[in-house]
Amino acid sequence: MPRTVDHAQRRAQITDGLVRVAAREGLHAVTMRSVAAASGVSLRLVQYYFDSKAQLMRAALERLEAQSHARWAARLAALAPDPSARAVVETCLAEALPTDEESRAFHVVWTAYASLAMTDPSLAEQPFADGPRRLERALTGVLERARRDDELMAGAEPAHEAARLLALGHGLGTSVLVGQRSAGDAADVLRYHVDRLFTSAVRRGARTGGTGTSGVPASPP
Amino acid sequence: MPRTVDHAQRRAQITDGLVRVAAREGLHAVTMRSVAAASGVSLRLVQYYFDSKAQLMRAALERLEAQSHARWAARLAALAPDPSARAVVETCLAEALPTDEESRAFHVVWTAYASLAMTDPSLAEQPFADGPRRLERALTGVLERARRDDELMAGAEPAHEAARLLALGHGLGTSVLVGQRSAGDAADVLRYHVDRLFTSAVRRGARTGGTGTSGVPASPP
DNA sequence: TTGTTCGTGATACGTCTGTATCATAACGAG
DNA sequence: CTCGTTATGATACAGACGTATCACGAACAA
Repeated sequence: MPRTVDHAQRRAQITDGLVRVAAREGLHAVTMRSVAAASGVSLRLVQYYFDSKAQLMRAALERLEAQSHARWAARLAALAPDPSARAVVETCLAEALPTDEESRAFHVVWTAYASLAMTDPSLAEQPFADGPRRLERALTGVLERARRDDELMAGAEPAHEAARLLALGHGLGTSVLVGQRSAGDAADVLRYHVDRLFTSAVRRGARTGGTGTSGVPASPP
Repeated sequence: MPRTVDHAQRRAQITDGLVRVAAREGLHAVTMRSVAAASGVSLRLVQYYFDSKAQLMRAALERLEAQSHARWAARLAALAPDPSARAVVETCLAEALPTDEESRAFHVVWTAYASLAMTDPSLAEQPFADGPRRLERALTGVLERARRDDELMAGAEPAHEAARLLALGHGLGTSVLVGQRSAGDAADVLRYHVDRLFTSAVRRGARTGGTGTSGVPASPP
């Protein structure tokens, strides 16, 4: 074989260019040429690594999902061993808010893809329906254990609470993206919500019981 | 003047065509030609009533907003005179969920516009930031009066609760749009939330006190 | 009736898009 | 060294897009 270049890296370089274009000018400004320019390669190269624009778009979405999952897993891993349910919940929701510019870029592009998926079922039923469903199930598990440990407010139902948390996180994130409120204000509302979900006892550093497994899947979809 | 046609009606006919196209194939499929075909007129007519595509897009967004406000006002007007705060809140949130096909179409297109607005500030800061802000203020007013009447759970802060309600409504609506959950499930979560916001007394048909004004603005933005 | 303006149609133009084609440089196997 | 596969560049092509232009019918004012 002749000189070999790391294909995966090249593909990542190009999809990252796509994300930059989409974050700055919107997903409608993503063309084979604009992506090539943004990633510093020629149009031909984009064609070489992605047979069609549809493939390129799908690859970029998959990369976004993988990156998001990586950030999320890293935050969970940075937690103290055997973390409290409240810590896990807050960690899961911390990624939902666009706090810095990089996070904002991610959410802008992700939202644009979600909007696309609403009229194009072929494009990613998995990331937008399956992904959140799995996350919601995982959160439900965490909350069920929290309830057994008496960390939850009376009358809280884990499944409904998980749905509420995720929907609230998404809704607040969107409100920040459109400029309705600041990320700080959104974080306040989120804290207000979590304060009313858990018993007001001081945050304990570790749970008192449990199976040892965190209940949150560690591998990407 | 020669034979006169109702310009406003023609413009409405065309923007409605745009919304149909956008709801079925996405906002990226909206072209001067596709809109013309969907509204049963010639390309030239679309150009005649809208000088540019940007104007057409803005007009369609304004019509969407006006229609949404009309539906919302109609629901409020259909309520019993001097309605309970809970009834007002539930009415405001009922529109947030895409329950039927028409509502789904509206939300799909609205979301696509919101996604556009994130990278194109010129397009509508008002509908996406100002509008929700005003709605949130109005809801806050309703909740403040409800608190005075002891209809709210202990410790509820009207401003935070209003933000929570709106964010939750939007988040749940989006989860329905992407197929993550059914509209019925979303309504269950919403009811779960409202049940925990108001005191669990049976819903009263009318408030006991108040100024007489509903606290909700009656005219469009 | 005549004329001027509004409303409508058909069609053309330049640009940008996704994709395809031709050509060639780099590099390892034989 | 030579050859064939891999990687990259320059350019071409057909279609769709937004917009502009030319042309004609329809209706009221004079």
